[in-house]
Amino acid sequence: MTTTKQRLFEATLKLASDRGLAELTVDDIAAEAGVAKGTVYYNFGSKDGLIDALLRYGVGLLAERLREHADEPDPVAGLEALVDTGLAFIAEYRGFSQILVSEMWRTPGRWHETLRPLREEVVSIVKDQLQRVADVGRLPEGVQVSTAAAGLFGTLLVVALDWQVFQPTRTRADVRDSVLLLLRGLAR
Amino acid sequence: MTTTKQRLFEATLKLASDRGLAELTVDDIAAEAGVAKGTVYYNFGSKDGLIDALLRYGVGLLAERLREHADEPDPVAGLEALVDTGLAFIAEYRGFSQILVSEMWRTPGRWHETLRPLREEVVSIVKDQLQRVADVGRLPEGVQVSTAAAGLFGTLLVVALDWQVFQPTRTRADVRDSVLLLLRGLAR
Amino acid sequence: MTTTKQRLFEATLKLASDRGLAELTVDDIAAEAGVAKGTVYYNFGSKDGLIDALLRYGVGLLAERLREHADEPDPVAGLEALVDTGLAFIAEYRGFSQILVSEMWRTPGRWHETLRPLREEVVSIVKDQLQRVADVGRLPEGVQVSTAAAGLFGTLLVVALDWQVFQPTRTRADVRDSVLLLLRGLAR
Amino acid sequence: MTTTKQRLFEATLKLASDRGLAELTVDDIAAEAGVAKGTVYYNFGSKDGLIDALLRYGVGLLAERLREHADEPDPVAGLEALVDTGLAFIAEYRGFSQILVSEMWRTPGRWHETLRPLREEVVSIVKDQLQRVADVGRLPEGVQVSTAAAGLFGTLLVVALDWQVFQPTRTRADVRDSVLLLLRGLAR
DNA sequence: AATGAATGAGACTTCATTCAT
DNA sequence: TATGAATGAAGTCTCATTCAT
Repeated sequence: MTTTKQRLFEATLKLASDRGLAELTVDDIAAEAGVAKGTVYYNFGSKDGLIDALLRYGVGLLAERLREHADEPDPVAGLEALVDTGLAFIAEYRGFSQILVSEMWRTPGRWHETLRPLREEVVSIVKDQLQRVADVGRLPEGVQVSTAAAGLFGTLLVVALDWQVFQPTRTRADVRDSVLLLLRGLAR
Repeated sequence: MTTTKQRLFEATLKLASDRGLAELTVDDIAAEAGVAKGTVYYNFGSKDGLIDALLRYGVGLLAERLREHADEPDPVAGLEALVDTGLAFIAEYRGFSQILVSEMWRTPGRWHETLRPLREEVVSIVKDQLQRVADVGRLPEGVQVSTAAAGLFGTLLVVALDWQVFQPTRTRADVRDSVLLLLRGLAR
Repeated sequence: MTTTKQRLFEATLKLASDRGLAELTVDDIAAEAGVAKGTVYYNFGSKDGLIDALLRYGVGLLAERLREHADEPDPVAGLEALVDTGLAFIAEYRGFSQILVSEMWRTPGRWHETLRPLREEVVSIVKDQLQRVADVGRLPEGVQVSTAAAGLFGTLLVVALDWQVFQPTRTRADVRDSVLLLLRGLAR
Repeated sequence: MTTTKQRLFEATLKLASDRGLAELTVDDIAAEAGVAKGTVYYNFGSKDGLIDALLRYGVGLLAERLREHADEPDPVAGLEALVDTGLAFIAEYRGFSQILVSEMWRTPGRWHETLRPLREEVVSIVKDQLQRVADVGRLPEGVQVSTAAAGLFGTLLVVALDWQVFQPTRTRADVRDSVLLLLRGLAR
């Protein structure tokens, strides 16, 4: 990862908090990064190319963090740690998370095809963790692990953003407990 | 509500299923509504004015539907009906729901100040229903009704869109049961 | 002159101080006059029709006032009174005077053909007064009365506006004396 | 001054001879200059930005020419040369001069704040020349140099345009003599 | 590896005018 | 006599992209 690409990512992330991806201009991104406009095209070929790379980079970061709890001995504790880590990531990269929420379910949005496999990657991490919980019999009858994983991912995203935007005085621990309370519906 | 404004809303809603807000052109909206482009500006002043009015209109529609279950004798059944109605609305107005998800947590986005009170309205309907559940002792200790209401609204939105976009073969009843399963964590 | 037409004239005059005729919108004029837009078209047929009528009305007013000094026994005193009256008119109807200055020499401006004969009318009044001065031998050799009349009209307009806009603390008497000082170059 | 800006100025100046500022379109200006429409916006930000810069450019050109006579040994001859140069400039850049006359006394017009200091600059050049005339005792008692300078500038503008528009058969020498005849009222 | 002036398709917006009431 | 919703031609402006340096 060159310094220039890194700076362009950071500039895009910073600006994306306030506007949609479509509203972001290459001019603004370049100015924020302190490089010339042509540099974006030199490094990424197009605006879409930059966004594409950014989405992969950001989701990769998230996946990496979520995977850190894969080897927690207690599956339920692992799930709780995963939720906590997810909340922390979203709070730290709020602009990126807003992008995800904006673009994830937009179809046939410009970046939908990029996001589809990235979503798969993250959902599958959540799914693995849920499967471990199921394996020790802590999931009620009738819960489909894959369905629950998808739902948990979306809920995590949305609850975390709601916390940041509309309930900023709540603590992360408090929000985490709310989600876990929901989860107890699954994990008894 | 004049016929012309109504028609423009419906045209925008229809087109919004396929594209994002930024991708919609006033030309297309006017053509779809069967009026001249100037008519949009006569009625709403600007494209943003149209979107603003549309958000109020659409959320009003959703709120109206959700309120229909307020007098259900059994609070838990009322909550379940509310969830089902919410899913149906989102499936019917997918484009609009995508807009909601895109803009709701964008701050200081262009429509954030419009959406803030609209969100309050919907969340408060959910909250009232949850409160009735709490009043009959069907909510566990430690669940804050207002927090749970906000979370449930976001989750509903996101789970419904995920269903439409990534799991289109699932039935609505199936999705409803998934959400209710989650809810049982709250409503025992 | 009906009340409605009068009100539309006054509204146009008021708004024309700040903007050019081309920048004035029929919407704004109607709103300022407190009538509906269609009323402008009912009364004047078009925007150009309104402006046309306004120009004729305003120049008619000016001509009427300037003519009041035609029978002053002393030609030089009559000329001085004419200058004074002209200054007073321009100060009173500044917006209209700004229109005159803006459009008079714009060619092939939209209202040029309307203004040409109106200018003739005013210049000829000035010319008559100058001719009476010439008849008593108070004009130097070589001064062409018609040329001097045209020049005096323009100068009057411009000096008066300059007074109003850039030197508002000067008194009208002071400005009149300045112009008369110039005139003494002609009228010895 | 880049070549592109220069060409846009010249194109605008050329087109301004035939129409007013409001009638000029960016499309036409770009076409006349042989550049793409976007180039106007790249260089000046907006149509108003172009006009603003053009006013500064044009008045700078006028000021430069008027200053050329500052070192004429004979003050009265210098004043006459200044008048002659002014007439020549206005005849050459008629469209620009029409703009000046249209906007100079419009308050609070869009370009009034731009024109105010530009007018100061030109008036002060005239004033310096008049002062030199006064210093050699060729101005009558009671003539305020600064007032006379402002008046002379306006008169020059208006008489020159009147010549171009309504008396095109007169020669420049003839018009110059008319103005000088007026001036003799001041310069005896 | 980077630049930034230039481009032009395509968007948003204005506004004089019409016409059914 | 007056209204005002609707129109659409014509304008202003944006912005992803290119390319010579």
